[in-house]
Amino acid sequence: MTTRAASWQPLSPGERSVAIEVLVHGPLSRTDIARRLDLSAGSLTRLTKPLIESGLLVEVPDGGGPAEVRQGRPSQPLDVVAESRTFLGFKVTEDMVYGVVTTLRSEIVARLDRPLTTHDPAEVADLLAGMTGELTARFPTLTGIGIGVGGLVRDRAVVGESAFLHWNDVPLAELVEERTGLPVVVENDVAAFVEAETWFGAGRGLDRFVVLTIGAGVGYGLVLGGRRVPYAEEDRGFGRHWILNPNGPLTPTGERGSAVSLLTIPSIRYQVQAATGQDLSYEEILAGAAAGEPMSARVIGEAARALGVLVAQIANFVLPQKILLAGEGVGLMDVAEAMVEDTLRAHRHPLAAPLDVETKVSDFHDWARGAAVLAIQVLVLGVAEV
Amino acid sequence: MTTRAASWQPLSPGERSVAIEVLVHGPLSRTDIARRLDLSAGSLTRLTKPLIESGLLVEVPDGGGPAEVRQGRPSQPLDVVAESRTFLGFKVTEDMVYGVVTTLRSEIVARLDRPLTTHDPAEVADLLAGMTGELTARFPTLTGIGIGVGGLVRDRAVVGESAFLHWNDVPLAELVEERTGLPVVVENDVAAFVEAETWFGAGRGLDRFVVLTIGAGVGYGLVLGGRRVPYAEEDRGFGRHWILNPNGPLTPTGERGSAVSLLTIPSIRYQVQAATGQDLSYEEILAGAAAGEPMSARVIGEAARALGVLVAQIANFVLPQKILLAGEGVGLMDVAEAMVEDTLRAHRHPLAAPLDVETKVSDFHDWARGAAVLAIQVLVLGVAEV
DNA sequence: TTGATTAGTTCTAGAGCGAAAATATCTTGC
DNA sequence: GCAAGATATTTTCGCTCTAGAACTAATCAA
Repeated sequence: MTTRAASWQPLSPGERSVAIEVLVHGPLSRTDIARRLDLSAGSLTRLTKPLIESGLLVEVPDGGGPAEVRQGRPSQPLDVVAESRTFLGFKVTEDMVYGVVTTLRSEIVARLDRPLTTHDPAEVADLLAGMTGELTARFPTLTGIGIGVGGLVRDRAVVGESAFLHWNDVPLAELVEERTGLPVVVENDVAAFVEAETWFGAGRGLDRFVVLTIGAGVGYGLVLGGRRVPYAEEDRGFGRHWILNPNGPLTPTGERGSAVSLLTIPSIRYQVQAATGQDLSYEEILAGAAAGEPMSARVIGEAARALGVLVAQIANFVLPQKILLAGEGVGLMDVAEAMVEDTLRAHRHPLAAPLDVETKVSDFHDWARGAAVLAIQVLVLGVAEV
Repeated sequence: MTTRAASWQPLSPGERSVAIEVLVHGPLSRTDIARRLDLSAGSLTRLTKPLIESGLLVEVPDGGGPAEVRQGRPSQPLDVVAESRTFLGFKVTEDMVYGVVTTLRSEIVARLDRPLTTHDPAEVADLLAGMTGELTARFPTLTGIGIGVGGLVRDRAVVGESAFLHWNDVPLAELVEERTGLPVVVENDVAAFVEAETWFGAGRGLDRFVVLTIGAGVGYGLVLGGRRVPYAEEDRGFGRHWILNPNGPLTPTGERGSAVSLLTIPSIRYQVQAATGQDLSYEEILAGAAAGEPMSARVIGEAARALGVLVAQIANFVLPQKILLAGEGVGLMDVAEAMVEDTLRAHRHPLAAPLDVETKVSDFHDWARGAAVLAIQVLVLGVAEV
């Protein structure tokens, strides 16, 4: 563990759960919190007092809205001072570093991107420290840094293996801490994104929740009991062996008819190019499919059916309360949502609970935001590693 | 809740977890329990004392085995007196009632079966009470009854819907309690089987565990965080919409190429009969496949590949530590295990954690045992409904 | 203004825990 | 046989967290 001590004094388990509840579920009165956490009113007074004294929580005037008129003493909502601290999240790709500054509640307040021209660990750390420096000037409340990297990350500090950076056991957290003096948390990018959605996004408050990302590759995140489940093949080409249609297309990466071959942006572009000779962008292909261009429509239709099968399989086995489809490749849903849903319905039991599927087109800044959330979890609240 | 008060005095949460730990994981010393439950040695003295006084636990002489010679004061294993109480489990099918008597540790000590000639609720309850009467004579320590029924069960007491019995909202627990004077727990048969395997069988001590049963139908049980996840389509034809091979066979029940069409015993027999005209038993078909009889080999081969696909999908999404294949239809594995495993391997990432698949041919008495385990959970330990 | 209603605080007793010291019972080495 | 060391369990103590009751606070309704 390279990351340094928490920025706030260590919280007791009770205090931590109260802090998380307020952070994640917005302003809440003590009574609300007591009900949610199944605690007595007296305990809430006790637990909130130190949190208010430390400045993490404040009493806020009743949320402006059309205050529903009720009898009795009005409740006194508590909230985190979202702007009191800011966090920096980085997403490192092969040729770019994307950075965001977020509040305590993970709202993005600034963005900063830089090309990445070298993969030398020290120089990458230099670049990240430089970007941090620029932002410190504008955001003096910067409290911690989260870094998301595609690849295997150990102890939230060391990049054990990253194919595109050609790194092995690079202590990235340490390198950046040395240069910035700020505590740093490093995590696999998909894992960070999933954590962010679990805490602040689509998976808020859910017990069983699945994140499926489609973009350059396929990413999968499983949240059970409110906690992400780590797995061995994480970010090492998940979905490559994942046959959705045995008669599907053969592409340079992924087995025939696999999720990678059918759904990822490179594979879709490859299929269209192989058939038509034209090197079209993903957006052009989607537009073509929408306009009825036969080849694009065929490829996109096949992808939509595959996605329906995939979501159905997840729904049938994991029984999640919600599935989030994210990434750059879910633009598919705008064009072919009906086809996805038809396929999904055909592959599920009619009596099965209706499935909540949320689609969210996300870009690299959303991935960077995920990394910032990791920093919030670890540095502010002292949430331990899974 | 119709089931009556616990047979032992109510246990505190701490006591309950100790009792379950010993019940499930055999004789354990106080130190072992402390380590497993992450408690101090002092707490163990405190928690075990009332359990020993109440007679639920006893100190046992060190397990006869080749006592490993170690320094220090020898540990004093604690165990439940498995034989101190017995439980009755029933599995009700369309034309038979299967009964077993088990110890506190769910070891079967007696069996009793009776044909079921009527589906009238009162007469079924009469039959169950009669069987109970016969067994009470031989087992005076009978403490509670568990009943497993295919169908939807509410509140562990009422059969909300059972297609084969043509029941709707039958308060079965109450009917049998009236006639026997013993506390009764009713549960869906698959759910009960899954609970039994989670506590005393293949899923012992696991966090993520899946049970797949193959027989007249397909059953699925998901255990997360050591608890079974209930789901809406439970026992209403799970697997019927579950397409494993789009080019697979069409059978009277189940969509084309579904788990039901490919894997269940009736569908396999149907396929062989449709192709050859011969009405062979499942065992004859398996023997034929093993002997190289082409038609049987083709059907069984297709089933084996489908099973491999199914297990792979579960493994890829649920990330379980173990999958149990059970039911009368897993004889398949004796003949075609290699084919199942080849298919499984082809559908998983090479870096994925190796999957623990256990096969257990089970009969109706195993289902009845599951119901008895429900009675143990609810009546002895006061384990609440999910 | 009074009473009803809901929110939050204070106080207290008790449950449950870990830490440390004490005790028990063994093996090992002499 | 005996002391030293190892391990298991019990005892004791103080601490933390909790619920519950009694109380105070702030609002609405009549």
